[in-house]
Amino acid sequence: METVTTARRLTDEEQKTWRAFARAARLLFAQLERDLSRDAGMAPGAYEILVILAEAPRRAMRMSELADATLSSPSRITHAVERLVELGWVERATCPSDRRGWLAVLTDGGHAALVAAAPRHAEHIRAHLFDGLTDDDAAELRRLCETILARLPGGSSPQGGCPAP
Amino acid sequence: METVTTARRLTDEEQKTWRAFARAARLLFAQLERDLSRDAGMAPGAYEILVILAEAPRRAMRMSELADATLSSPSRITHAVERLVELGWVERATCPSDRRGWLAVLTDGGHAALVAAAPRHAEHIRAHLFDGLTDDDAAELRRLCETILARLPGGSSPQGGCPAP
DNA sequence: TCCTTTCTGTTGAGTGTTCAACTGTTGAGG
DNA sequence: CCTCAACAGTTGAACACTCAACAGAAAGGA
Repeated sequence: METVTTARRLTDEEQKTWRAFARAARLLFAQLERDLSRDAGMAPGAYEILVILAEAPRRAMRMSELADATLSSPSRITHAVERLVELGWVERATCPSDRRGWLAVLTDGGHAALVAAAPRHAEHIRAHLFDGLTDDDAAELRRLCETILARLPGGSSPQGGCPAP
Repeated sequence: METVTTARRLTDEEQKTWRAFARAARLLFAQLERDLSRDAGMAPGAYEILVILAEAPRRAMRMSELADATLSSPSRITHAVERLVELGWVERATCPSDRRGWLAVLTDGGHAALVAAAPRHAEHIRAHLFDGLTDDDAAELRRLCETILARLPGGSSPQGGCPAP
């Protein structure tokens, strides 16, 4: 079992690239979560769910779609939506076409909370990410991230799902 | 309070760039954590701590240094090291120069676990990240991430700390 | 020396996520 | 129809992280 014939360690360059990527992403996420918590009192992950619901057709989405869109497990979505329901930001509705399913629906209050939080959040993303990059840098970053996504399981863009019935 | 005079929403381009970056990073981290859990039975975050200890001078590091290096809170490090101690991968030692401090020391067993896990982990990073990028892409990715890091609080590289006394 | 402030790290409660087991529903095959 | 595998979602316990409160040690005066 110790045949390491094909074991390719990372080169120094790769090592540094990987660590810079991991560190930048984690610091950026942590900073934005702190900002959201401080400015809007939002628990981690809540903002993302609200955004996705706000962009959905009738501000409604099935639990499983929501799980896919937020890259999280069904269980996490169940618990997270439960907390949002308690805040009055989301309601639940039965799914008309499938009695197994449930819809999470953004309430007016939830929409208001999102609208209130969005401008500062955008400012923070600018301040921490885009203000340090030229337009060409940002375009290049997008290209690289989409290249990475293309090879990752589950990396296709959210709307690349089932064809309409 | 609704004076939105300076509120700059993200452009569509920025929106897509940010989402691609966030999605790529989160998918990549999640995938690598799953790989580590499956291949080496390691809890999330354990690998990182072992690597940092292995690279430290006498395989030892103070709790606060470890917290800084792993971008985590003192509390998290206390709990995480406690778990590693229970696994026999880390030992604790008193700090000779400061009686408040504690050292976390990588054991031989911990080093062996790291060495056993490292090749596959490297393969996974290659498979999920570098195999889809050209050398120029990787260099560009590194440059962009280091640019982002430079503007982020705490973004300086780990060894950029206090001058030796 | 004594007092105060700051630093280092721990503790435990509260919160969020994961994992495996579970309920009820659907849809395909016989 | 009936059966049964796959699906959609929930549940609760185990686990991990966060946050505020805390204890001990160091550092800097008065």
